[in-house]
Amino acid sequence: MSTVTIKDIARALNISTSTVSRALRGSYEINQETKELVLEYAERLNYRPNPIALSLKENRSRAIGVIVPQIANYFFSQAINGIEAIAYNRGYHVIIFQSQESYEREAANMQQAMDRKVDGLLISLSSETSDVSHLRALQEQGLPIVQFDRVSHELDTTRIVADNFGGAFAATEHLIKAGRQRIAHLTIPPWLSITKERLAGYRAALEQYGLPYDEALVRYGSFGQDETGPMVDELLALPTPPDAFFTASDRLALGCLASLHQRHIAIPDDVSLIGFTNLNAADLLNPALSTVVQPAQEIGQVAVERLIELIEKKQKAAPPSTVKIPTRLIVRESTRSVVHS
Amino acid sequence: MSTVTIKDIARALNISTSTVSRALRGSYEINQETKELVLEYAERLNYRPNPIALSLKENRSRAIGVIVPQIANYFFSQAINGIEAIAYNRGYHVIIFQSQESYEREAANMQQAMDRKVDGLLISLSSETSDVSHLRALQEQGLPIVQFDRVSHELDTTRIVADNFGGAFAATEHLIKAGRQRIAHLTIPPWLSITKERLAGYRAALEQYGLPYDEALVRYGSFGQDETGPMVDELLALPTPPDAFFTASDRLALGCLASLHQRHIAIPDDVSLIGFTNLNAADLLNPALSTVVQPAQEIGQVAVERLIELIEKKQKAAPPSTVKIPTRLIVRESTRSVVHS
DNA sequence: TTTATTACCGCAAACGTTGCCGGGAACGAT
DNA sequence: ATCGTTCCCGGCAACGTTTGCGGTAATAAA
Repeated sequence: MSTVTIKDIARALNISTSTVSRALRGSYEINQETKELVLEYAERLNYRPNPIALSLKENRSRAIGVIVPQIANYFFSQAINGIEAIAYNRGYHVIIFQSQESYEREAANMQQAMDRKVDGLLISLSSETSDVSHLRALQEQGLPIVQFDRVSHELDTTRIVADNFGGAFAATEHLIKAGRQRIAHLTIPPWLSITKERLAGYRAALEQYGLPYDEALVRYGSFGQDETGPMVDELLALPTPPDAFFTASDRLALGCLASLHQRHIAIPDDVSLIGFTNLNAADLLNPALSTVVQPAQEIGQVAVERLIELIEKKQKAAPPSTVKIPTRLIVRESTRSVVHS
Repeated sequence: MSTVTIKDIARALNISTSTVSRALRGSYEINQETKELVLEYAERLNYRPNPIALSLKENRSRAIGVIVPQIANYFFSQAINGIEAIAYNRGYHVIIFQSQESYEREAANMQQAMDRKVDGLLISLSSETSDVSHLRALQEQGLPIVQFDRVSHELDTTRIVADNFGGAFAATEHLIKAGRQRIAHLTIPPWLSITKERLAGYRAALEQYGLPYDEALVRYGSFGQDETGPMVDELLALPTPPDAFFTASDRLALGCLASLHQRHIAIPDDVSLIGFTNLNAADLLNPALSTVVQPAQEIGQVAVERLIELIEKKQKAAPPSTVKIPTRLIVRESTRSVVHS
């Protein structure tokens, strides 16, 4: 009802809509007096330009779409905070989509985003996504895209990721230095970029310290229900069971911790545990959990900065590149070194 | 570029846009053959109606706005999941706004939501918000609004909340039955509805069991940085310090736990601790944390259902009412009863 | 054969905004 | 007196879609 339009102002002031429009954006070809008249009246009626009309006309929305697997995840919600902070400063609105780790929903989200005419897209792939042709299609249509965290290398975009290799290397090295020899790696679907990088870091550390790489110690989970129980059981049933667990996600770390508790395995006495997580309560767990933390907020910030750069200098923006943000190793009780008697 | 419009179809098929429009929505006054022709062609070109044009024309968006203090919070992100699940089924898009616990940002969010012509608003108030006149203004302009979780009783809308009184009563009662006598209550800003209700539940339980209510045992925090340290110190310095802590939020529970750890206070031996939280790792904390859990997802679902009802049956919808969703008490190690020698 | 009915379809306006084009008034220069 | 400028403003189209109204042709009823 009460939304006041440019027409209302024009009618009330007995001038044309074009004049009002120009006055509002301070065009030089409008009389100073008229401008002030319009500005004042618009202010008084609390006029707000209709962004929908604008979008329709200009075929853009001053909004960027963010597609993440889920927001009920500390990493992603932190990343979104980083994104929003920057985006709002630069005059962009942020529209959040959750793929819920489903390829189908992800594709639908992208369609939605396109329908809503987002000016650019920030995406972290769902765990189901291995085919990125739909993304490539959008990109070829000229939509600026930046990938972050879970990225695909089959898509030539700017990518912002944590230093997964370095983080995994540091975690593994830390375990080795604490005297562990059989380090299990519980990780996420193998086709994800972050999985490969973390696995590579893990292997590199083993190699550097002369430990063998044993495929039997590496287990891949999904993001679905808790599957850590069986995984832990299998690992413990090995001829020479692991003396340390290095997990690649929040959920796996918590699941692993719970499973070990249930089986009355003492941490860090029997086995050591370290996660690649963004849990904000890691130091309050039982035992306090050593982790490799990723600077989620910073990743979001850098990603959106690059995206906006892409949107605004469309033609001559910096070429796609991959930015690695350093991770940080935090050592806590769960990886305390134990004197073997 | 490639977005295909109704005009393109019309031109290609040599018919008018009106015919295409009507064919697409299956109007009875279009020849069956023509319909099929249009449908098939539209399908082939992957035609998608432009929601922006629709919004402009119909002055609505088939979107509902959700304003929450922050999404980096398990309760709210779960609630949003509940909201989205229902909303999408009913053909509504969800736009998420974060007030970041700031009154100003909340107001800006509301303005944004209005500008974007949301069909309805779901809101959980920021902790800074005590004046709701801006919300009332929107409501009086005919915007359907449903409040959830942190609600104001100065605004006559449907409200969906957890049974805060019951939950707090149960938690307090549980502590008392476990032998605690001096129960401190660390809570959030006093003007929030949930604060009052929880405090009331706490008092009611004390009263029922004949324990005195001591104001010195009740401390109010904000949602800002961790202030639990000083609060805990003050409480412990009391002539007769508390033997139990009942906290009203995730953050307070964790902060309290950390503070107690730092001060080498044993839980539950020295003091007992129970939270009103939605932490998904509560059972993995040290010690496992007893909590009153709120069914966040269900709250979101019920809220959005009511909102959609309001949107669609605008005139004769059910009158505003307050719906209480039951909470659940989960007893864990942190409130184990200790035999006093 | 005329009239009424039916089945189909196109025109144009509208939603709010911007930008191109054009045009009138006032003024200075020739 | 004519021309060129400058300053200010309005008309109109367009973005994609829906919808009321009108219109044509064919068919059925009289």
